[in-house]
Amino acid sequence: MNISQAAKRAGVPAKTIRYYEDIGLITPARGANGYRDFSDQDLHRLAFLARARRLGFSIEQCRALLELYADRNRASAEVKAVAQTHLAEIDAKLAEMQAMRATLAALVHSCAGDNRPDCPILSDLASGSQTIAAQG
Amino acid sequence: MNISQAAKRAGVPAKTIRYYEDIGLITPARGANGYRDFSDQDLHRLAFLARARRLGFSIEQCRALLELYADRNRASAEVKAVAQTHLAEIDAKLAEMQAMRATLAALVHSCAGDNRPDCPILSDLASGSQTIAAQG
DNA sequence: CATAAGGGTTCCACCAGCTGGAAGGTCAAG
DNA sequence: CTTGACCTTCCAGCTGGTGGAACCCTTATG
Repeated sequence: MNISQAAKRAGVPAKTIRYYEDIGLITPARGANGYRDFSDQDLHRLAFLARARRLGFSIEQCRALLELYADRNRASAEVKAVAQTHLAEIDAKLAEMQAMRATLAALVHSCAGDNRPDCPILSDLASGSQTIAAQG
Repeated sequence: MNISQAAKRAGVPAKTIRYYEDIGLITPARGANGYRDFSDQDLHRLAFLARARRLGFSIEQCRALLELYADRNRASAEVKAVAQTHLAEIDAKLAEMQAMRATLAALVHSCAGDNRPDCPILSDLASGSQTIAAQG
């Protein structure tokens, strides 16, 4: 199967597939003409990758997961550890973004948004919450 | 004031300050020896940038905000528009990450995490929710 | 048989937003 | 005069691709 077919089936752009091969996540066979020839197994790995990426796993985490997937003797604890690490990363980022959101929403709310120049958003950014002077 | 002092006061690494100058966000004066010489105004801009970045504004949004900040005749509506755009971006990302989190948490929950190989996480990634076969 | 469309291939550059490091100039202290 | 801590510039690399150029291969059509 050619790359564009594989791309369609796995729901991944052809460019991305080439990139994945480049970094060693997949190794499709090559035809006599040099074209990549994707097997069902290749497709399977691609789909696995696509789903893992959609869940936000990093490329290196995907690599680890693929290795565990291929290892019939893995302990599920190893897989769970990877997933839990990622979950913790997501939670940390969520907390950070929710804090951002809260501040930002308050600022947006406080701004009249008319054609006068007074703007609490700019005021906050300019002197926001912390003093810059007299620290050193 | 030298760059390391400015960095300390504004809470931004010196490298980042050089980068900000490189992309035209700040233009500190130079001493006879070629060293950057930061004025209070430069510090002010740096602190503004630091806070805006901490709120997740992109560099280009920061540039826009700095311009509005410098324009005594701006309409607060313009500022609010930038902030609202950013708020919408954050909300979109939050929704995406919360969806990820829900799926991931369910997977983690369903995995025994012992030394047996059976793992619902891998099963899900391998065949997860969508079929890869017979689409094209 | 020529040619044009629509595949495929490689490689190089670019995006955000820095960060690390090398190579070298400057400055203050002992 | 040397040491060490600054400063400077520039180049490379990080993540996870994406766009584009230049070129090869295949297939259909006149």
